[in-house]
Amino acid sequence: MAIRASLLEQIYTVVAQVPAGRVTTYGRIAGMTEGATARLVGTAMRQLPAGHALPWHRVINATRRVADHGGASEQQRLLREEGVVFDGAGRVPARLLWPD
DNA sequence: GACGAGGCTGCTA
DNA sequence: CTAGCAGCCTCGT
Repeated sequence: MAIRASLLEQIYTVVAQVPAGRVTTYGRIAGMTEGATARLVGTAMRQLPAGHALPWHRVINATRRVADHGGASEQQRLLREEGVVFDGAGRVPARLLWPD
């Protein structure tokens, strides 16, 4: 399951630029790359290498909720540690989306 | 070459 | 609010 290196590189670059305490969506990342799609970004996050230093937890879906996957609970925990807040519906305020 | 399956999205009902 | 559906890109069978 390897994504083309060129796309992986762009996805990594974009994700690495998300500031702490902010989040972005798969679709936004896909839009900042050339050829990637939201689906592909999700796949890229899924198969991250063990020693990665990527803030994958700052990537959420278009409904501003944490995607339903194996590490969802940990993802929310990490985000809250950075000061990201969740409303009653478990969603992140639009003002925390990056870029603005 | 076909098919199914993914941390998705936007539209329509 | 939920459900269904067609696009989207890549990989393993």
